[in-house]
Amino acid sequence: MQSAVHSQQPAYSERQSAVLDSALRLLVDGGERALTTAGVARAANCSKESLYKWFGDRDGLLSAMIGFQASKVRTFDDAADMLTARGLREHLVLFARDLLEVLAGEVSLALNRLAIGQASREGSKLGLMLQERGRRQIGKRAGVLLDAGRRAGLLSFDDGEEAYDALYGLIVSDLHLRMLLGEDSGRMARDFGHRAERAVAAFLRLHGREKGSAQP
Amino acid sequence: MQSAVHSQQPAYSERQSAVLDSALRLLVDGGERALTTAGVARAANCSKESLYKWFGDRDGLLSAMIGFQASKVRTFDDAADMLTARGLREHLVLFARDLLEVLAGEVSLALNRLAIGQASREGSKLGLMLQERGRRQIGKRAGVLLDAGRRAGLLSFDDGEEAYDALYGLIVSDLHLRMLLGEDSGRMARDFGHRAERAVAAFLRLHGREKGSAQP
DNA sequence: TCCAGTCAGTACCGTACGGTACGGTTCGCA
DNA sequence: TGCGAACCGTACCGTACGGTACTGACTGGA
Repeated sequence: MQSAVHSQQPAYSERQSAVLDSALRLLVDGGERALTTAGVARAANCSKESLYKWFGDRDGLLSAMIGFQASKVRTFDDAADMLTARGLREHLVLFARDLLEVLAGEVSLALNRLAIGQASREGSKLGLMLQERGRRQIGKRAGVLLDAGRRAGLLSFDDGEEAYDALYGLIVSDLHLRMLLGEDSGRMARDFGHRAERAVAAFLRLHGREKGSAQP
Repeated sequence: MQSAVHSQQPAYSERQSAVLDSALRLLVDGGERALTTAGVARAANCSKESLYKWFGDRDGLLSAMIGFQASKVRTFDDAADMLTARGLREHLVLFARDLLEVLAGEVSLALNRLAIGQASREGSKLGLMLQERGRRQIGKRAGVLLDAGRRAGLLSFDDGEEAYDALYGLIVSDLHLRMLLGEDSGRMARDFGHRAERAVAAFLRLHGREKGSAQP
């Protein structure tokens, strides 16, 4: 538990990244029970002693895995130079699909399960970390999108946070939790396109100012 | 794993219910790691042998805990004899507050964490069970409410499932996940009233037919 | 009064995991 | 060539847990 939470730069060497990759693979395949120090060492062809030298602790390894994965799925801030209602709608749908696909990713699901399992334990920090790296990051992307839409006179809302909350809820609903509980994520992934369109249409009926923006 | 999933009746004796209560308390206080067979036996003043006789297995104990808790929080089907827009709105707000408070309950959170932790393991069944007993039950209550609203000409939607999905998303958004990740549920519980009102207002703007129903 | 069933309490066993220590090997560098 | 650092592989230790077996106490019925 010596790793700083505010470590902004990855600071992981090539070898350590490979180890973290192996660890993530192991976690995805077998859940937390399969993520033993001996198992990670064996899968990554390294020694347990090196694991403890690099990450200090098992919790340090878990934190490193979250930080590592978050640094890999960096959300790109897509262009905010659109002005038409159609452009905004398309960007929102794209955001919705990206969000759903990120949440349905097997690594994301495994890490969320891991953090939730550790949440009861005191000093979890993993949950906060996952939220800071995950939700806050992707929420920032949505924030600039919504703000740009409002500046362009296409959206109307008072509190950006509340508007994003509604957008997120319409897109995801309880789907994330159902996937975390074990429902087949691949089966419902085929519906993501339709779901994204539907959620964005509803959101625009709530906060859109353009009259024709609600109907496709 | 011999307990039938479709066990409709509780079928737990007084003594066993007390044991399950102790186990739930233990789970809430210390998380899954505290839920050892020896710990349950000690907390409930019973022997481990009795535990294995009654529940067969540790998984059997977990399943019994979920079933037991679900049987305790039976959702009441509130009256569907309202016709006015105001009545529907009030019932929806009541439903939203109940939903939020159930989800924020410490026992609910602990059981969800438990089921999610077991979800990676094959043959979890706990996640499916939790969903069947939880979401499906409370979803039924919302279903009759929405159908009654539509029959009264107050709501307009094609697919009841989609409408409920939107309602659920607007109410909960990612709040459930954040609580599962360890965010202080007590602190955000003070906002449930406001949140319920806001979500229902948005839902009525989406699916309400009465012109004045959107604004409080 | 005896008997059978139930249950609490406890001791026990096998296993698995986190963490540490040690020998042997490779690699960079002077 | 010699040296030291990093590291792999493995053996080891203490602990904790799931599950089983055994003993003694209590209870209700014949």
